[in-house]
Amino acid sequence: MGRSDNKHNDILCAAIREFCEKGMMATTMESIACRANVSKRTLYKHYPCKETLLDSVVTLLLERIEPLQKSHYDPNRPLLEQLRELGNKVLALVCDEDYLRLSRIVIIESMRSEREALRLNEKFSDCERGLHSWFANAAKAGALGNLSPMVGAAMFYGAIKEVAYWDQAISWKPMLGEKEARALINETCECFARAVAASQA
Amino acid sequence: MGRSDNKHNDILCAAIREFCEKGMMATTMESIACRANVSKRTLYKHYPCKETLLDSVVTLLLERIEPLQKSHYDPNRPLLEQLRELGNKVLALVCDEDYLRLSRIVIIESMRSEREALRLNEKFSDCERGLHSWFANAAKAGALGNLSPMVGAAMFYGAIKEVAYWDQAISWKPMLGEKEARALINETCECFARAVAASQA
DNA sequence: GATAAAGTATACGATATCGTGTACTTTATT
DNA sequence: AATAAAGTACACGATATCGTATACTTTATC
Repeated sequence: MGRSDNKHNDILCAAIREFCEKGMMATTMESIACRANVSKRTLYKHYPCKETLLDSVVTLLLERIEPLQKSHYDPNRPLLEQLRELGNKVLALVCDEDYLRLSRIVIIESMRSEREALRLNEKFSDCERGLHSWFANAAKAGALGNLSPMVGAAMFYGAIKEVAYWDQAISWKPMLGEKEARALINETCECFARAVAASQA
Repeated sequence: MGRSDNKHNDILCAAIREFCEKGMMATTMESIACRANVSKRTLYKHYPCKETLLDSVVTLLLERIEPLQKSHYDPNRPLLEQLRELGNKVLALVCDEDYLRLSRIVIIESMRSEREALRLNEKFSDCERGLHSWFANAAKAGALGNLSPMVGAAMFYGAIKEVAYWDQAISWKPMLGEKEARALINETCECFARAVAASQA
């Protein structure tokens, strides 16, 4: 690993920290360079502008979260058990400090401009794609009764995110405690399973 | 209505449009003044800074949305009927162009800084308070079975917002069509009602 | 230890925006 | 028509940030 690679890495780390702490627009190229112990000129040699740097940061942080994406519906396991697993996965994703910080940046940029939304959200929504496919497959296997996978997923994710994510991301409430989190997942899963069972009867 | 009041009104209208079109930070005092056909000096006489102006804009726009806040649980009417009504109310709120634009601004500012979140979100979350109280009262009356009002509200709102709001606010998807909207409300309400009924049996 | 690649320090020019100061003009009121 | 309040035009000074140019220094490699 040459000197250049080292600097490059330092820059990325500094950029992550700066972006997460101050958000995209409040972060200056100068402050990133400073934090990375790198001259501004070097920074600009590695990244021609802030946008490019943000893209790299988003990509990098998404990799950390990637393991959470995979979820496969298994017709041979009880629904409630799988729901619990899924719920815990969503919760883990959404309660991850990295995810919270990163998603704030992405959401702000996406809401600010449609162009940015297209560029960033594409990568970002991959996070949820795996989780959505579980519902699609469960529905295909007839495990959701007459409930459509779209509404099913919306109710399930929506509930968890409403309590465990948006309140933190927007209102800066403290992260859900262990006990509250468990209660949320339990109740959501049970309620959901009951609704499905009732629609199948 | 004196000349001053007229100008004041022009400023507010211009500020609403500018903020909604460009968001808080991309909007300059100059552009607001220009759009209001007012000199910058006059603008500063009415509002000492951008933040103050934003507060007024938020307050003003919230008043338009206020009617949507009131929802009262009625123990003598069927649950499903009330749920439908509630769902349509949420949908109407969330599909309102003013609400979409305003909420974008508020959310961006809230996510950007905890201080702003405290200042703005307080006013803003009133929107949902009335809707939340419905669930609290329904639960108190025993109409939700063993489902907690918090999780109930989260599932119900969460589902609708997930599909009818966040996709628009973040990913700039088109507003839900008449037909899709009706399907969403129907399915959500029925699913919810089934879950409640099953838990009461 | 010479050479080239990479990095640094520093100072630019170009913008953009903020909020204010000043002297002049319009409007309403008596 | 005189007076005062409100508004205007315009030009500041103060910052802040961008991205680049230039001349010097460090580091790796032969």
